[in-house]
Amino acid sequence: MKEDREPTGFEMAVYDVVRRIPKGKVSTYGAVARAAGRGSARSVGSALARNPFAPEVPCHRVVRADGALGGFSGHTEGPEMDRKTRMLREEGVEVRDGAVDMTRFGAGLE
DNA sequence: GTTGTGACGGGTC
DNA sequence: CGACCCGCCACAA
Repeated sequence: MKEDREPTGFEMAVYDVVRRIPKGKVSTYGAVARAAGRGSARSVGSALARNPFAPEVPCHRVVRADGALGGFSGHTEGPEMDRKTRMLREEGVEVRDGAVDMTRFGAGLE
């Protein structure tokens, strides 16, 4: 188990970017990292894995560059992932075999 | 300061 | 198209 801790400046920057992802669209870890102005896809993933602002921060709208969902609530597989998929569909995002069509649902964070 | 880890990404084979 | 490898950057010990 990872010990709880206060969010760092970098993590807050990531949450701020993710928070403004429009409903019905998704973004990628790499795009968020660029939008935050620093860090990388790995860093963003680590930050969201500790996301203490759910559901205020829609971490479920952040997926991998290849369209795969990535993870949710600290899990990369299991029932938590099903929940993430359902949430996306709820917002109008088409999820096909655990992946999203980035060419149609990719947010304009690029 | 060094080492290991991770919800990643892109390139090569 | 899958397996493999390397680079990436922030964080904890």
